[in-house]
Amino acid sequence: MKMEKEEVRKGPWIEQEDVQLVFYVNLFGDRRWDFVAKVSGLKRSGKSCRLRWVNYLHPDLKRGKMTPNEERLVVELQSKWGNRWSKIAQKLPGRTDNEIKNYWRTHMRKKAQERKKTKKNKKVSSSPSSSSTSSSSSSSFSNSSSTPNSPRPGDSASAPATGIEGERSFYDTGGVELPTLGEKNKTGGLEVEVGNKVYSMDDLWKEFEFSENCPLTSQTVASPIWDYCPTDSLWCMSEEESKMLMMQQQQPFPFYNYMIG
DNA sequence: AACTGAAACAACCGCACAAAG
DNA sequence: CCTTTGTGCGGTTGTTTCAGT
Repeated sequence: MKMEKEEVRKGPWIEQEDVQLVFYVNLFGDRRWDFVAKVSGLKRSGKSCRLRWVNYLHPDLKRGKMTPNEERLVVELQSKWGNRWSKIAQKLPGRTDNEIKNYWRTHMRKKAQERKKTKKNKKVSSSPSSSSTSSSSSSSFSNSSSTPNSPRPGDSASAPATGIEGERSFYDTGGVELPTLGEKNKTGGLEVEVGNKVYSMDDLWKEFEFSENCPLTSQTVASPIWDYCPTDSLWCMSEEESKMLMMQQQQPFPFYNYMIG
């Protein structure tokens, strides 16, 4: 698929983009990123959309500081597996590989500094007891060079985002799964194929109303954007409400244009 | 109160792999 | 088969926030 040479937005996401992305991910699922990017009218690459979703907008994300327990796990698993962040992230529900990676970086820095300090101290006085604060993680410290970045063996093992065979990835919202989503219906009709069923857009809108089954409402929602979405999340609104909201956007969701246009 | 350095967070980039055509 | 395309991963960099002086 040749990407049209439209200018691609980069840099920080604005709130409206987030809302838009969440909207479309819940509509089409979190698989076809290129499609989602296009259909949503966001001037972002599919890649960028995925990243934003996975690292920031996903409803299952935990936010806030790592707990000591998590910290310990990260250190432990890192020493076991090296920098296989996505694999490590699988063991830390609600945490992303990016988050863990970032944590590790600062953790390493800290450690390096502590080491320097203790070396100096040892030189000065042989008394031990460097009262390192976060020493919980201490001994198992290993930097990436000491834990060779084990090459990704065909990486089916580390096709982690999809998880271990059969398992659904943590990142997988289970959004409407569209294995054979027929992109824009060739006939121009408003139909979408889901599995071996064909849904009309009306159906999709109904699907959209599924507030009861809405997996999102029952979850603790952590991402800021979910706070933004009035009382109930966008996808749990009635059809009318959601349409209204779209109208309010300075830039109406181009989805209609795409599907209809 | 202003400044500075460190830590935390967010995003991009390049590469590798798998699936589809 | 080969090429193209989409996706995921790890590394890296840029930005924001926080704490200490």
